[in-house]
Amino acid sequence: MTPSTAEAETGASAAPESRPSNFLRDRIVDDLKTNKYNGRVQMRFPPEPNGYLHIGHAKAICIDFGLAEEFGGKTNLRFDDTNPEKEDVEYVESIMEDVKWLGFHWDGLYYASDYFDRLYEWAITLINKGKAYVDDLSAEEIRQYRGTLTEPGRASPYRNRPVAENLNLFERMRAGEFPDGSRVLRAKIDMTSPNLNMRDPVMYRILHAEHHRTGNKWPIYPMYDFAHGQSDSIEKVTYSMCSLEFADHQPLYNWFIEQLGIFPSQQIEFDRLSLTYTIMSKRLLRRLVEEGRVNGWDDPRMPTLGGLRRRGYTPEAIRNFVAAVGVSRTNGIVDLAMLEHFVREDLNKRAPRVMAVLRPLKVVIDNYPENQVEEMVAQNNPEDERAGSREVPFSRELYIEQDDFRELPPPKYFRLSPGKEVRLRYGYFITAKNVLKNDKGEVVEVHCTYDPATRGGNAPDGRKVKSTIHWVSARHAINAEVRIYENLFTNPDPIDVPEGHDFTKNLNPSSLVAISHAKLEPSLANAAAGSRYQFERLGYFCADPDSKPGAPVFNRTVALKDTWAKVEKKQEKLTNTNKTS
RNA sequence: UGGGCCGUCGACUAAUGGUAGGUCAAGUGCCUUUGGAGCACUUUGUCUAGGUUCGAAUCCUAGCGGCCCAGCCA
Repeated sequence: MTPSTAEAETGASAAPESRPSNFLRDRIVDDLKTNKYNGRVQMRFPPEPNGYLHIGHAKAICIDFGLAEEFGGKTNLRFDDTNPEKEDVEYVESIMEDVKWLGFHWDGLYYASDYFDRLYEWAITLINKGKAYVDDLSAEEIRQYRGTLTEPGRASPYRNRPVAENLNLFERMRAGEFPDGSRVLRAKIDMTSPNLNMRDPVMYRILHAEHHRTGNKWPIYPMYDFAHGQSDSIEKVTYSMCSLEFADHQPLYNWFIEQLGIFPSQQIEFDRLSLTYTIMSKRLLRRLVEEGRVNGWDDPRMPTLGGLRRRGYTPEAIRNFVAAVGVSRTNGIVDLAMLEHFVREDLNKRAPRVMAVLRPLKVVIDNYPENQVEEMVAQNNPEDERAGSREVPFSRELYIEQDDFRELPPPKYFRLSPGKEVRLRYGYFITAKNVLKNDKGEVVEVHCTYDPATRGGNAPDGRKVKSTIHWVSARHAINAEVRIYENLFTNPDPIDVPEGHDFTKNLNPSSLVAISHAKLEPSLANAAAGSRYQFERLGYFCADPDSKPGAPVFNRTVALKDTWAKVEKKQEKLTNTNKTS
């Protein structure tokens, strides 16, 4: 390349549309330049239907489908269903639902089991080439013969069986003549390879198990390594992108394709997504469900797509998050705060605002007419004019948040306290006069006066208040259950535990706090399950499927950023250090 | 310990031999009928040591550190 061309290209890439690069995209761009696949981009997302998809899968989905979209390519959804003992249609259905929910559409829908016949023929091809043999060693013996990380493996005594005998035995394996575990078909590669995957890997095992799609047709099933690359090849997949731990399998992936002389799909590995305070292992997630630590796979505390959906996450938030995280080959851990940022960002733009009081404290406005009710006009979304407005009933007795009143206000506390004036959002300015307490000395009622001239929240004389608080009219309030979620784990790395413990030691005992008597404004009485709102000043909330007409249940998706909480914490720290010093 | 992969602000990620930039987090200020949102600004970084080069985060060598591999799981 001449310097002048380089300059010209730099100029072109400085165009406004340029997006951050990554090594996967670069690879495709390079291949497009050299016309390696005639301009074709064919991707695939290949989940095993043995569990529910989680946010880690969302990254893979966004990469596979996203890259195809970007380059005008196609993406197949292919179920990697080669292990009937762990798989089920229940999972294939939920996986399809989740992929669609994320907003992606597959071009072809396939199953590795579609290819069982062809795979079987290819196994015979390799036997005929002298590249595969039937091994009678037990699983334990195979393990011993394989050697270790530092010692080479040894040849099985059955390694040099004649082709005819291998053919005969393999056909009888297929016919179901032998019991599970009695024999396997192995590739004949190199028992001394430093890559253990190349030490005569197993291609087929005997499994008299019913498969969710092929029923009892097959008593033998191909291993991942003998199915994945060939499935890619059959579908003419150009880029088979998978996670880093498969890098050691790439030589084997290529070996089968070369031996068979079939379409050369290429595997490229990228890093998995890890999140702080979160586990992504299907095995561990399953334990949480089975041990009743959470309420099912779609518990709003779960990192499953079903859980995030129920929690109130939007597909857009997840996709924006995944895009922001990027892709590389490093093993990093993304801060959960980043995920939360993207759901706040999305919901801020689209969620209607509404007033709800989680921990109610009664306020009585002494100078407000006893039976008067006014409909106050409230904006549905200050971020979006088109969202319009609604009316919220206002009356003499209201609920405000317990946190919004302090009898003895700490420094910098701007909310209601005796003698202080605040604005009730879209209501009036009120001033606290005195309080009623229970036997325990807790404030149970605050008596205030209001300024009738401040209707709607504007003071004609231009005077300012330092705080605006939300409220709900006591007479009109809807009772609701609100479920407040915190991180499921108390440790950023949940599997980091002292000797003798497991990850359940890090479970957060207060990851779910159900508030049974929250008070909502009346417009929320029949909120549809899945509808998302911002409860003003509190956070984003999503109606749960447990909701009944007139008795809604809400999940807190994420809290709003809370500047006061930070100030308060800092002050506590200050007073504590003053005390100790 | 053999092999593979990888080390850039606290976190994630760009810079493709030529100005170390973006997002999150943190902090400051402005603004605000949400202590929200928004706006502006600030702090912090190329694992170490050599080498190649006019010039190195980038290339080379060595060291250090992390992750993955010994399923008839995927």
